[in-house]
Amino acid sequence: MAKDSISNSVIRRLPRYYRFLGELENNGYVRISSRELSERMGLTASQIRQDFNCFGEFGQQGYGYNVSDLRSEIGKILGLDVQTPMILLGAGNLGTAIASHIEFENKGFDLIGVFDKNPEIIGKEVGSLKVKNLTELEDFCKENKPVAAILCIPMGAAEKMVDLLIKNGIKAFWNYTHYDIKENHNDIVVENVHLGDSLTTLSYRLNSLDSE
Amino acid sequence: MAKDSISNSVIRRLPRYYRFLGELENNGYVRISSRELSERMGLTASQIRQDFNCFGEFGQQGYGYNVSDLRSEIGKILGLDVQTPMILLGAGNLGTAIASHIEFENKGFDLIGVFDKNPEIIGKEVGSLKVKNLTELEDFCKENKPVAAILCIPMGAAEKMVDLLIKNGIKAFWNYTHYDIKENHNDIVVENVHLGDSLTTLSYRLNSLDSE
DNA sequence: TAGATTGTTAATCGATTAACAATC
DNA sequence: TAGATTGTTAATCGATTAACAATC
Repeated sequence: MAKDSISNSVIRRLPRYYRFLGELENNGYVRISSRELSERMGLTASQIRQDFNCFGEFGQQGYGYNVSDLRSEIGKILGLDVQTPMILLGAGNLGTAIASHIEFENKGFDLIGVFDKNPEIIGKEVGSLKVKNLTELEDFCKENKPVAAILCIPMGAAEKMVDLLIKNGIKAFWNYTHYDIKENHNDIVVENVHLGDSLTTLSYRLNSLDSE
Repeated sequence: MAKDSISNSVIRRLPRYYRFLGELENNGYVRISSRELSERMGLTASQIRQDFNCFGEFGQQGYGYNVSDLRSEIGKILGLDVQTPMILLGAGNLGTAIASHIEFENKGFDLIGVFDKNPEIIGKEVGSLKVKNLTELEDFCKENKPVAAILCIPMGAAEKMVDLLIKNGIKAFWNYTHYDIKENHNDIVVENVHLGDSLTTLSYRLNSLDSE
C-alpha cells in the first residue's frame, strides 16, 4: 500500500533505481528480482522492496519485477513524463557547463532561457539558446511561464534574485549558490548543490585514510 | 570524548559548519553558543554539540564556543590545513567549469594538472594550467605524485581510467561520472557527484507539490 | 504442484532529540 | 555567587534489515 509521506532517503535512491533499470533494459533484461537488483546496486533486497512499496505494488510474487514496466513506473513517480520549463540564471563557467552537460529532457525539465547581466556574456550561444539580458527576465516569464530555475549566480545576488523569481512564478530551484533559500516561502522546492562541500568531505575522508 | 568512527551524516555537516563559522568570523563574531548557531543553521543545539563532541571538547561551559578557534579546529579535522595535489581528467565543458569555479586551496587540494585526449582541447588554458595529452599522464604522476583525481570523462572511459589512476598512486576520486568505482580497491576514497540525480529529485519534489 | 519471490509486519540498528549534572 | 552553556547520558524517533505468510 502506497505511503503518503516519502522519506528523503527513499527519494534520493529513486533516480539511481531509474538509471540502473534503464541500463538493464538496454542490456535486454526483461525481469529482475529484488535480490539480483540489490546485488548489482549494493543495497539489500529488503530495502528495495520497502522502497518500491512506498508507491505501490509493482512486482509479482514468484516472478520479480518487469524491468521495463518498473522503470516507467518510477519515471512517472519522478515526474519524468512531464517536462517543466526551466531557466538558467548566470551563464558563467559553471552555468554554461550545466546547461550543455545535463540532459534536461530525461530529468523532467526543458531549458528554455538563459540569463546574465554581464554585457560580455549576453548574446553568447549556450547550447541552442542565446543568453538574454537579465532586464528581459520579467517579460520572458510572463510570456513563457517557466516554473523552475537554476541559480549559478554569485551568492551576493542570490537573495534578490530568489525573491524576483518567486514573484514571477518560479516554484523549483536548483541552487548552486551557498545562499540558503528560506523555505518559509510556501509551495517552493529547493535542491541545493554544494560542490565545494562535496570536495571538502573528500578531503576529510582522504585524511582519515592516512591516519588509520 | 572523541569517537573513533564518525557517521556519514556527521561528516556531511562538517563543511557547512566550517562555512557558517567562517561567515560569523568575517562578521566579527568572537563567541557563539550551540543554541544561536542552531537557529542560524536550522539544526538543533543538541545535534551541534553531539557533532562537535565526536572530535573533542571545543567549548566552554557557560560561555559557548570561540568562533575562530572552533573554525580552525574543524578546518584541521577536515584536513584543510594540508593541500593534496590533485589532477583533472577530462577538460570538456564540465571539467573546465569545475577547474575554474572551485577554490581548491580552501578545500584541501591543489590542482596541478589537467588532462584530455581530444586534440582540439589539448593545449587549451584552464585556469593557470595548460591541458596535457593523456599520454603524458603516467610520467606526470611519477614526477608530481598527485593523490587525488577529478573524473569528468565519459562513463565508458571511466573503468580503465580508474584502474590506471590507482596504479599510479591516486587514492581519492571526485567522481562526476556514473561509473561505480568499486570500493573493493583498498585504501581508496570516493565522492560521487551525480548532478543528473540531483535534478531528478527536484522534478520529484516539484511534482509532489502540485499533487498536494 | 513446487519453487520462487513478493508485500508487509516485526526486530534491529543508528541517528536525532531531550534532559541534566558538571562547570565555567 | 548566579546564570549560562557545555559535554554526555538517556529517551525517542526513523530507517534499515530480517522474517515469513501470501501468492504467482
